[in-house]
Amino acid sequence: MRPKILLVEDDASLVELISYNLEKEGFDVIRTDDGEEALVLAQEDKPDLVILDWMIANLSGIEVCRRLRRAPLTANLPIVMLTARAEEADRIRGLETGADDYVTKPFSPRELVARVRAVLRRLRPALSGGNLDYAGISMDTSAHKVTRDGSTVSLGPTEFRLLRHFLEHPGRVFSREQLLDAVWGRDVYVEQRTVDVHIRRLRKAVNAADNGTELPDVIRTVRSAGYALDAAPLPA
Amino acid sequence: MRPKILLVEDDASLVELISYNLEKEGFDVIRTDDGEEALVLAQEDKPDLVILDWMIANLSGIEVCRRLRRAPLTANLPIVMLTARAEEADRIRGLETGADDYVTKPFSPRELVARVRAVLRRLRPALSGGNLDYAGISMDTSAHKVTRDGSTVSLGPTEFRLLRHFLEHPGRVFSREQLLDAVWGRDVYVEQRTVDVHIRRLRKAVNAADNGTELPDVIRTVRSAGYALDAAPLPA
DNA sequence: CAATTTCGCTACATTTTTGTGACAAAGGCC
DNA sequence: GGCCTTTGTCACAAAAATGTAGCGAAATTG
Repeated sequence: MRPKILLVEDDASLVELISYNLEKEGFDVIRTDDGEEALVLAQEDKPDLVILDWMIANLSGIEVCRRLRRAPLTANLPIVMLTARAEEADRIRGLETGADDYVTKPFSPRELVARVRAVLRRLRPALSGGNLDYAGISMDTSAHKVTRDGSTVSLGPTEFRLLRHFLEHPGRVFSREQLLDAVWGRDVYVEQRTVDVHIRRLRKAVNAADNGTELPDVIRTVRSAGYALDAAPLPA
Repeated sequence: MRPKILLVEDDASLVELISYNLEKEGFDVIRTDDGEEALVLAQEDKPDLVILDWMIANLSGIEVCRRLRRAPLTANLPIVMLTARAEEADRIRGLETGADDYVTKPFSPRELVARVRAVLRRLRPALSGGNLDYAGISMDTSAHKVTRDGSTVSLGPTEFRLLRHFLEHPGRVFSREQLLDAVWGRDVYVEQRTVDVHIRRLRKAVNAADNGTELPDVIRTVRSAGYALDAAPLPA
């Protein structure tokens, strides 16, 4: 699932630059240039991280930061501050308000992306690391490797993301639409039936053992609802 | 032996913050707030790395940097510059005077430590571990020598660093972006495809035995994700 | 059981991503 | 200065992945 980032910035060209690079790197970006709106979006859209410019309209960045920290829902939301002031005093004040990292303007897109990744890795390990195990399937996300009862499973990029999404929400049923949102991205337009094809490819890969034998299907089709990854298929 | 770091900084609270964090992370810290004294300490205490603030009393950081580079004993001493000016021009000037990396204020202690480690790893391989072994490859970091199942492997500088990075994180997949950051450095701007070319050069060198025979490829391409060094290639 | 919806599967054209050789610029060495 | 190594980039070839259409099977409905 693509991490979602709330970008609070009022310089249009910066918004453009940052969004472009973040999206290219696999993040979904929600934008606003208004402090009050940022607070609302942080509550409602549940982003995984907030990039916050120090100086924005309606509320200062630092105030937004404080309020985010006070609200229970967003108290632990990772925050990266964007600032033009490099002075030490600001750094301290910033830390006291609870930002998790800082990026000083001017910055390179790559640096920002790297910082965002670093903060997410530190605060949201589930998003970027570790192993996922379920239904005899084991996925090493950092090595990009998957095994099923020992035999290695080889997957294409999309199948990998699809399977990861299922492993992150074991047993749960997802509609094609939800899968498109989660695996393909919010603003990608593809046919819903495309999901079927990838489900088939995933099934094919996951249900085949190294020695060529067929394993029981772990993906359950829920007619007129979607698909789910199941631990134990019902005995017939 | 704990690496020794000379910290040249005149902001007392910063000295405190930095020293605390470096020592916590396994470094010994020598402090001074005076440029002239820094030169003396650099000669006499033989630190492994210098952290140098741009603006310090008695001599500017940039001048200290130049003089360190001129003295034979300290010509190759790794230097990390601390600066409040984030402008690109300053970065360039700093690099031209011979600093190996720079950190822009405000920075988080974690970031500084990470940079220090990165610079040491890049310039003082001996400090960060002796031999690395994985997947039949053996790297003597201090002698700068690599063997694959006995046969010697000859690598250019960049390929060496690339391989070392893989050996330090065996099995893990790195994106081109991550590799650029880790192997080339944070502030070097090269095309991402350049990584491909160096991967190819590395493959060529590592997969060729002394007698001219081809060995199995140890570098795994992970489509749309990056590359990894793998122990066990595909069983045919 | 017939009508209708939903799904599995295959084939295929397109797009994306990676491999590879060549080349010129930069830097080190003598 | 010449000579050699290393480096980054490009252009093109090769390979892999992707999205869609289409057809028939299976489930659902009534």
